[in-house]
Amino acid sequence: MKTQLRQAIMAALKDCYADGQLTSGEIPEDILLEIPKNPDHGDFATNLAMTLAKPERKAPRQIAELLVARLQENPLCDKVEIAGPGFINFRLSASCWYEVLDRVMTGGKDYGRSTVGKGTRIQVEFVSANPTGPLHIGHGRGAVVGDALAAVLQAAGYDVQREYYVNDAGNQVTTLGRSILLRLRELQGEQIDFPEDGYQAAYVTDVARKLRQEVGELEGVDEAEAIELCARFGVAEILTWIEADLAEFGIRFDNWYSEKSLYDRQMVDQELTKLKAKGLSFEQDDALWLRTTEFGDDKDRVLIKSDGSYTYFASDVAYHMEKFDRGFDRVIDVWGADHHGYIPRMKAMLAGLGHPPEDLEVLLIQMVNLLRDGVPFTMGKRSGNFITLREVIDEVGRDACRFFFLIRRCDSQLDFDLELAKQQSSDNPVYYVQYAHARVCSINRNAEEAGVSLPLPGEVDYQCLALPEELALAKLLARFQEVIEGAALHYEPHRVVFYLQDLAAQFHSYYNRQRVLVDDLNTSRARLYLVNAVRIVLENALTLLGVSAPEQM
RNA sequence: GCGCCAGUAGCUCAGCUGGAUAGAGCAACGGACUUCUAAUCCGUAGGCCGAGGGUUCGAAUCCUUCCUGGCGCGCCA
Repeated sequence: MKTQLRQAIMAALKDCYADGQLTSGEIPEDILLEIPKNPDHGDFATNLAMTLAKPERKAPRQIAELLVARLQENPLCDKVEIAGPGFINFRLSASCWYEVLDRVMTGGKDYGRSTVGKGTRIQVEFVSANPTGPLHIGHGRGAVVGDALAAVLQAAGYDVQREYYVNDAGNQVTTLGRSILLRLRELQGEQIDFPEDGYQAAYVTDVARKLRQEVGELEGVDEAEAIELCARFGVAEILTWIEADLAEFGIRFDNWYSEKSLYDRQMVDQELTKLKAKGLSFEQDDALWLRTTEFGDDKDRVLIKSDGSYTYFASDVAYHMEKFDRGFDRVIDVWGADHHGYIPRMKAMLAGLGHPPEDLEVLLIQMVNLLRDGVPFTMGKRSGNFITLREVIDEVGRDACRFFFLIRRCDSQLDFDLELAKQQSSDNPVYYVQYAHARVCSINRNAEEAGVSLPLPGEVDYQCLALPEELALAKLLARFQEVIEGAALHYEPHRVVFYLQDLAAQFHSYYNRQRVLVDDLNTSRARLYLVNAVRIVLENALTLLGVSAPEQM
């Protein structure tokens, strides 16, 4: 719809140049077409005449008049007017909007999909929580945002892979192994003085118990070897929990990528060698440093510590280079906002190794403040006082939980009150949207009973859909694809949420004002067609967000 | 001290690439169920868009200084 109009405007502009009415020859790359807030200003408005005023040295309204004279004839347009300082307002003919309904009905589940992504290969890496404990609520937001973003990108025509980076190398894994081993000995009756810096939480004992059953007592095994064994067992076990929790949340990854495998394949050393060859690394104080300051970082960063072990950053260098080697055109990392200080060194590393830093996009997810009855509580994995994601899903429900995490722009903080989320279940916005869907389904059941059949595209008597609110609904449905594209281009899945709430609101309003099934059969069928188009878009949007579209509530 | 994010109605937040009279939900107040599901709808009220300066036809949006809150600033991950 918008692109058709844009083409028409472009043609009119070129005609003006061809006739010598306009002389600058200025062709804008993109003609801004926006939907005015005030419906009196028509369906679309452009500021083209104003932007041309300067190069043309003519008054905006004068330019607008030339364009309008040519556009008025266009069958697409019902009315074209000049307004205010030089806006051109377009009112499209009603038939344009009715065609939208046909597109929705014939498109079905595919309606709203777009090809703007042009098959660009893009990887979304998210969650990537350390496999040293179950997922907690803080991971939930990143999980949902990453998943919805990936879905939105797919719908917009990108070739998307969802990946989880498993940090199965490094200190935290050794700590896990030691913690499990100590709990194991405890189970065997030993008196253990459990260290402060171990993982305190009860699940460690659960893992130890399972290990004892499946592997045995580890008597006579060398200490270091025992820790390693416990660590491997623990990581594998905890990963199954994580995977199950994510599955419960409706999230599936295409790939689980092991950090340890980078070391096993010498990938880290290879990348470090490349950096050295480029003269980007140097030795100082017995450590190996990357000269990230050369690419805008505050200070240089350590790759290999003076004790010979690698930093997390070192494996991240290898990991991210390998992502591009795998053929991704663009890579998105979804991180907690507390890691933002890490971005400059990552971009610096990419620049150093010859990649445009823009190919890596880091999406920062702001903190979730977890409350219960308005009282915040702090979480620490080590203190053992944390609420798992699983508990929250069980308590609040998957749909409400996902919707809640998506309802805000991800760069603003989110207060999540468990009691409130439960209590609110009756006026939680997710139910509002789902209810709209269920209502259409209910109408469908009644229609079937009354023998009113859903028209096929082309059989609809559009004369029966002349009410302003009916036209308004069609216009809103027409915007869906654009919403998806915007959400994908800007990495903002919350846009889909706001659109859904809009659509549900307009539907509920219509439902209360007008009966769908009335005495006149043609009207009933036409309205049935309209509300089912709404239903399809509601379902498609909910599906993108991973929220169910119930037929009954 | 430096950096990142935020500051919009009483509360929680939208506001697309700078556009015309800044929006929604909750809370408050007043209405609508013999009618396809009232988990809904309709109406009223509510604003120095944190503050100052700048850019231009036009700023909540861009630049700059300052204020407030959160988070970072390790040879931790």
